[in-house]
Formats: sequence, C-alpha cells, structure tokens
Amino acid sequence: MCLEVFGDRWSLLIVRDLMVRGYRTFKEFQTSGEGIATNILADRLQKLEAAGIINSEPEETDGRKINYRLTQKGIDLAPVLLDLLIWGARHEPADSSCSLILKMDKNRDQILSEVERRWRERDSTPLIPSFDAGMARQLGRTQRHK
Amino acid sequence: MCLEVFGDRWSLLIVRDLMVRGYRTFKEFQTSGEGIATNILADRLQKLEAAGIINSEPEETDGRKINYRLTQKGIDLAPVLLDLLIWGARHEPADSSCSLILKMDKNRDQILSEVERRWRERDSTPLIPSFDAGMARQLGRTQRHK
DNA sequence: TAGATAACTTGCAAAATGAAAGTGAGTTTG
DNA sequence: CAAACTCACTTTCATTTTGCAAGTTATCTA
Repeated sequence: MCLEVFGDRWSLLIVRDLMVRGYRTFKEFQTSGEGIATNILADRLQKLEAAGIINSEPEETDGRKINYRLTQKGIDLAPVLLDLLIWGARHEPADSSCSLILKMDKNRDQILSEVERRWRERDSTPLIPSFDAGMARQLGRTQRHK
Repeated sequence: MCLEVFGDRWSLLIVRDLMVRGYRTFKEFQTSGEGIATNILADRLQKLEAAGIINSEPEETDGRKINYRLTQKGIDLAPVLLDLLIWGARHEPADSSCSLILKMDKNRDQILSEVERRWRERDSTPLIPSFDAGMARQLGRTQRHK
C-alpha cells in the first residue's frame, strides 16, 4: 500500500523539497539541480496529488503559476523523512553537516513540531539553511548520477 | 545518498521482510507472494549487500542455502519502517489491523527495542503474527498489482 | 504587441523490469 | 550411488519506465 507511492526515485524527493526547502512551483523542482525530467516531474506531481499527499492550486497573483503544497497526509510523512535523514547521517559518513543532523535525533519531537508549524503557517523559507543543505545532500543526490 | 538505495519498489520490502517476517533465504522471498522476479531479487539482494545493509553467508547445515541478514546499518532502518507503517495505518483506511498499528505509535520506543533485540538474538519468528500480517499488508501489496 | 515565462506534452531512444526457461552446485531418496 | 530434487541464481527476450530534447499553450511583462 504505502510503498506503492514511494517505490520510485523521485516521489520522496519531491515531498522533501516541499517540506524542508519550501518549494512550491513546477519550475522550482525543475531547476533545483536534481535533474528530474519534466515529463516525470509532471507525472509524479499528478500521482502524489492522486494519492492525496499534495494538492495544487493556481497562484492568485500570477495565473501561470501553480502552487503545490503538502496536505496533512503529506506533512505527516515528516517523521519518516526525519528518521531517514538521521539514518543517512549515521551511516553514510559523507558530510560535514552529519553532526548537526545527528543532534536532531535528540530533538526529534521538537523538530517535527517545527516542521508542522511551518506547514500550518505556510512559511516556505527553507528550514534552517544549513540544515536544509545537509538534508538535501543526505536524502538525495544533487548531481545527475552518471 | 540514502534515497538511492530505496528508490525502487523492492528494496524496502526486502528489508521489511528480513526485519519483521524473519525471512532469511532467497526462496522465502521468492515464494512470499509479493511477486518479485528472481532476477530482480538477485539484483536487489546484491545491491543491498553492496550498500552494507544486509550480509549473506552460506548455511552450515545445508550448503545450498544462503542466509541473508540485516547488518546494524540495516536494522537501524527500523524507525523509518515503523514510521512508514504508522503513516500508512493512519492514512490508508484499508485494514482491520490499523487500530493495532496505531497503538504502536504510543509504544514506539518499546517496539523498536523489541525489533533490535530479536535481531541481536537472531530470533527469526515473525514479530507478533497479527502485527506481521498487518505490517505486510500496509507496507506493500501482497497481490500482483494489475 | 512582441517577447518571456510557466507548466506542461510529445516523440523517441535507452535503460529497467518482469516472466519464463535455463544452469550448476549441493542434498535427499530409492 | 545414481536419479531426482532443491536452491540460488542467470539468461533471454518482450514490455514498461525513464530520460532527453523539442514542442505547445496560456499567461504575464516591457
């Protein structure tokens, strides 16, 4: 059931970008440097919406843009993403932000409520820049993988 | 980084089966009814091993069999799987075991330490049969999907 | 009003997946 | 002890999914 939706390379990445990087539009995903093809992006956004994880509505001030946002069901994935992040930090040496991320293990509940607050208040600034960068690097590649 | 490994339909399912259903051999995965093709299964087992999430060793009593087990890195995925399960139970009505699963939200830490204990003691009986069935149904389909 | 821009589609080649049928080492059976 | 069987894979090949590039259409913006 719930692995259906995430059994591909992009869906969780999209959810992550909505959750912690504050992405909202097609263009932001497209140019985020992760290299998702536009047809796949369109397809995944549609499937995530069909699954009730995100919704979409045109922006009022600019009729071209469509804003994608997490639903409650989508934001409820925060614990999963956070645990995955912590797991990655613990087991993939990689990054300098690991120590930062590992501290989050202690503050798990606090961080989760912060994530939810930001969502409720439609605050789309990236969630702590350094944290964001680290989270991005941990959870998914930023470069095309050969 | 860490989404690389799980950006496909089967890898997390394999980890789940090792973790909560007590699967150990190729055959068990193959005949579990989830319908994974043997070539894909072989490929995923190899990739999971390359990623340090599982290891493999021939069984002593039967030279044909190979036992796959989670490494520490693999068992550390328990929080992720548990959160995903709880998320599924909360948002995919589906199942009668949902209420059972949702109770696990309260006992999160207790369940996680039970999972780890079982792993340490190489106890491969399914983790509470009813829980197991529910977890299986929630996390992945058991039937071929059209 | 002539570009930009945003959000997609479309077409096509390349890669991944799945079903089915092998293969070969090791084990059980008669 | 040889034939049959089991287990863990490979191989082959058809189908599906993905990725890239190039449109397309409906808004803006200068």
